[in-house]
Amino acid sequence: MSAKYREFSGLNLPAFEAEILAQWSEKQAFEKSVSLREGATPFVFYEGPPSANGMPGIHHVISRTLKDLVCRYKTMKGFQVKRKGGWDTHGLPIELGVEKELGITKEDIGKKISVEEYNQKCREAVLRYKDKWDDITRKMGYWVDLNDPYITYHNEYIETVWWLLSELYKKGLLYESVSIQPYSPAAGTGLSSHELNQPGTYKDVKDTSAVAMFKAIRNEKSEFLFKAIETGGSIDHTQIFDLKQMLEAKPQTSDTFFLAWTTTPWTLPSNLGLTVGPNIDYVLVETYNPYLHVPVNVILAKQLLNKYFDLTGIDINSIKTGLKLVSHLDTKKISKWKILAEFKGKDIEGCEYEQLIPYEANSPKVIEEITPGAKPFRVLVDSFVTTEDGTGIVHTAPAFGADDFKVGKKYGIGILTMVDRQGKFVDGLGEFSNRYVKNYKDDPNYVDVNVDIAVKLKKENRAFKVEKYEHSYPHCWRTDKPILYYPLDAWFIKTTAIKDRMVELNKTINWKPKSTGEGRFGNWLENMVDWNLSRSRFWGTPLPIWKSEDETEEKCIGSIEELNSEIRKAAEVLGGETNKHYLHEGILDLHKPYVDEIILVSASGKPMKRVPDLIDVWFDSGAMPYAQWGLPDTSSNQFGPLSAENFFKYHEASKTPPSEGLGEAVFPADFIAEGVDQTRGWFYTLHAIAALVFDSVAYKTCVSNGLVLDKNGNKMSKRLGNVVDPFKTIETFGADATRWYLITNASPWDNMKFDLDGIKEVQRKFFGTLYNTYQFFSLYANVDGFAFKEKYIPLKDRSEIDRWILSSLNTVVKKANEYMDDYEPTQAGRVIEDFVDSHLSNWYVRLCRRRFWKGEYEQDKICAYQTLYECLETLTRLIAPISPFFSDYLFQNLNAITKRFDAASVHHVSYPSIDETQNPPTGGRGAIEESLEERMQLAQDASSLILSLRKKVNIKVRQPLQKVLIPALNASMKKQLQQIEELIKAEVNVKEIEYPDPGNTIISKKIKPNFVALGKKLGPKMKAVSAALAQFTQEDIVLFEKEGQYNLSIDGEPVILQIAEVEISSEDIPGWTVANKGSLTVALDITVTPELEAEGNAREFVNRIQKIRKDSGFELTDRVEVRVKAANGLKDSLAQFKDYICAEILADKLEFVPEIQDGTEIEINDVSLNVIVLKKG
RNA sequence: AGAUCCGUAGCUCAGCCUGGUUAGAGCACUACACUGAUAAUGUAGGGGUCAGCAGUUCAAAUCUGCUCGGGUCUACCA
Repeated sequence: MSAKYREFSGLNLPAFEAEILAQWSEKQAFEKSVSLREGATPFVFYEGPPSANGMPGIHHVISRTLKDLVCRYKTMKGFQVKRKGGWDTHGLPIELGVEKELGITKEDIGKKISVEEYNQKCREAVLRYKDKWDDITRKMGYWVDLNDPYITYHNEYIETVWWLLSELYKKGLLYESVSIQPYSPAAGTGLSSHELNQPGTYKDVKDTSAVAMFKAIRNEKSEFLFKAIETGGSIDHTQIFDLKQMLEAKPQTSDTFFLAWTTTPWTLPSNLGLTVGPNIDYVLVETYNPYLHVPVNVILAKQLLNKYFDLTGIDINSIKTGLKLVSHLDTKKISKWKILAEFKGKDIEGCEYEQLIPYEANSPKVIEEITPGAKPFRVLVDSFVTTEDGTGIVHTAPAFGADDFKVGKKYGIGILTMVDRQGKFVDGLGEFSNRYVKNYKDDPNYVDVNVDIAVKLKKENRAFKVEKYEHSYPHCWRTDKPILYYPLDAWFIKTTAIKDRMVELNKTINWKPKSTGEGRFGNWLENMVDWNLSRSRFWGTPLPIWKSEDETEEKCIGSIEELNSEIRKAAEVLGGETNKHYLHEGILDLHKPYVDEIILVSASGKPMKRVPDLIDVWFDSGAMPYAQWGLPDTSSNQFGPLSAENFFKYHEASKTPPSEGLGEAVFPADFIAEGVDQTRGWFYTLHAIAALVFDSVAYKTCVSNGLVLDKNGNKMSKRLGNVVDPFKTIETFGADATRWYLITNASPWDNMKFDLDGIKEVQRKFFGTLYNTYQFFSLYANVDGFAFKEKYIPLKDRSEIDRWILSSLNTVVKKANEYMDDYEPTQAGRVIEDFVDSHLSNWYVRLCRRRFWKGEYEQDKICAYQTLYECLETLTRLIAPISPFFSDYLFQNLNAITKRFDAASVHHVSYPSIDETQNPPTGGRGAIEESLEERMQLAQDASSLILSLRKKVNIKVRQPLQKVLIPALNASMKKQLQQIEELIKAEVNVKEIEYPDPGNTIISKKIKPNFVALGKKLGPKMKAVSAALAQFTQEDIVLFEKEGQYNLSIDGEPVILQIAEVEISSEDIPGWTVANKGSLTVALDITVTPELEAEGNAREFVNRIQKIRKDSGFELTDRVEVRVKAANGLKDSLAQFKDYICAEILADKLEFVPEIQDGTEIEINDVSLNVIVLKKG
């Protein structure tokens, strides 16, 4: 007895997976899947490092499934795919976690706890959940090398990061500058955007807001405004409501003011500019100061007139120059005003104005000292200005706003910081000097300086409107005090210098979906600003820059070796205690506080200290393509000093043998995948560093997956308690079902609503069906001892249905390859799913069941086995990337018997491709026969229609019927139908099929236009022709078909229709029971003759006996004897089909007896009878 | 505020790029059937203003514009 295919008692995916996991680790299946491809073309994949100080979630499972399936697929396609794992270990979340755990705050660092201890705690916390991550990685079937991961806090990693920074430094792309950052005066520290996004930081507060009046200076630029005032505006007579008043109008003053609104009056002493929108409409308005009632002329955005002026009854868009109104008294808004001129923002660019609040501290002299050459107090133009609030003119204090800073820099207006780091005004600001701009000290007697400033402005005819304004403003999450935006020193990477190159390189990247790359990412690149690297933290990569105290000299370190040599040099030059702890072994840890203890020496012999900043952790992860390998050994010096050009060459050369090393084989990546939230994170930092240092893309294809939401479409969060535990999910449903669900439910880049019921469905529907099909196969294959020992039977010798399922299979193979190559696993999975369900299981297996259990083990049966086996085996390989466990399980169970592959795992074999060696008898490529697939579809449709008819008239399938009519619309359709006639007949239990020819008159026909063809030809006449066709009689249609064309008259114009321009289908066959679908029509003869009824009875009888056999527990092959006590009518039916019955039920004897003891009572078509079935022997 | 994705049956999704006249599938529900794949399967049925409005067109779920709703990222502003 030969070995048998394993059979199972039930589908238990988690149990199968546990078995496979044990096997994988025992056989080192992953390692082997890589080593087996030694020497093959590499497919480069980068693992985006997760942070292991939090638990993995279900959203990690989707992106990792995506990564895994692509890597597995590429491996099966013959590439060598190395997957080095990695961990992101620096950054604020880790610091915060440690602080929470120790119950300390940032202020305590260096006091209650030393930096050394603190960083030690961080180091310990960093991989806290590593075992959980390793566990989920294993259980979800993610093959990645966890034994040798890159870890961002390791010295070798940091060293490479330093080297990259030093390369940037050498290129002049690393510079120090001020930037405007959120700053908490109360806490005395800058805040990160992350900190600003803590819940509760944005609060609604009421602030004193002021519309300040900046007095315009008359000069060339502003001359047109003053001209307008003198002439009283260019009068538009059609708009004059009151001609008398208009003529009387004389400008009472030439004083003209730009109106600018602020919610932070304390920034006004630092004002250096006014910004307007280039295409915003502004107006010059003659009016009066509402507080002092003195005449003034003011400039503001036209759209915002109604905020200050009474516009009752006026459409703002119809306001024209010259329009004056004196109206409604009952309003808080100003009712006396007149438009003198209208212009665009860009028209007043460069206009100058008088400083609003001049003191010694902000005098032009001081400005010149701080920023030599600055030209302040001008009107600037920038697109960030809106007309949502205020006046459409933005008071610009470069020190206290990012936009202000940017535009200020563009125009060179200088910078004034009239507030110190404690949050109080500096000296030299008169009565405001040394006053806190907000109540940072919880002073109960605090007087709001903003109010005083507003009062001063009011008195001086410099305030147009002052009011309390409620808005949301960010607060420091630790002190609860309002933050302010403050200029702080920071180090930047000049990404803007190579913006165009980055945009260009981006165009070569294959983004999935395209919109992420072109839209979100492309846009981000277009609007890029320089990368602010600085962070004032403790646990992170230190910026390797040392500076002399007078800031005239600095040095950027690019390697440990360089640092150590500089350490020694400084000790020699500076002497004393300098670096004495680092002379012996050099530096052992590149973190704080050690690096900060090191003093270097400048070229001129001055001591230099490290600038205290750490770098943005995103630089860490973006440096991963290089830092994961560390700096190469350059001692051979065969390529010269280390550079971007030879970085990987050295790596390659330093490995033995060199061919196995790292060359082009590691950079750039062929493929990366992460969540779409990484677009401006990892995707960007990878791209930026690669472009800056290596002038290359970092990845050729980037797949970004969407969010995983809960089943109601809400974001998963611990707070809402709707997070899905990936461990539990996988334990309950299996990794395969979870993976399959995640991939096929929606395109990975769409947000997906995660629903456990969906996994259940996948499990039942897809895996259940596949499992059943395998069970079915193994059941009979074991009986017959099929082990694929026989020669492969060529297609031409196989039956129609075998060729059909193989053709379908190959079509699926073809599509799956195309979709996988296109990074569309969702489509691939759906195609496979559909094949398993509607083709393999519900048609092939169902129709072929008999072939497996009936008859001897000869040609046809072997064909059936070979066919089904090929389908199953191919499927296991097709689904292997998406469902790595079950596929391997089935594959191994199949292969264990047939040994068709010399491989321990499905992941070591090749992905199926079309079998070009097969030549189907009717032509086609590989095993694909399109016409065969087409006619099988016809058969399925026809059968489905006939079954629906039987259902309609309530005649069960077991009752044979005589005839079916299927009108063939043309000769080829008839031929197609004839070839599948036997199939249909068997499927629907009908004795004959007739195909009335097109010319027949039995069938009534329907005609409708072929819209695609006719629409182009007829255009507007389409409707009329459509209506005319609907009126056609049967005779008209027959005539049309005979003539091949038809003359119509539409609106008196002749229209000639060709036969190809209409679609004719059969609709009805009078006197028959008819159904149709598309162009297919079937008509069923539902007459049950006595002869047919007898046969129906016989079939019913067979069915009942089979059930008895099964209930009695007989083996499939047991022979039986049957005795029946039956009524006469039934007895005749049975006797008539005795041979048939005996053959079906494996009976050697069928006796009719008058009486039966202990028989089984059965019922056939409402007639009872009694039978006894005895096993022979 | 900007960018981007999404909105089709109770639920999950096709269809949209390339417009064509009965808008599909699965799940769920109901009824029926099948019974040597049986914790499986088939058939039928109900269920839709294709988010809304406007436009282009002989024809719009499909193309264009706007609006609304949801998500995400970035920014945070006088």
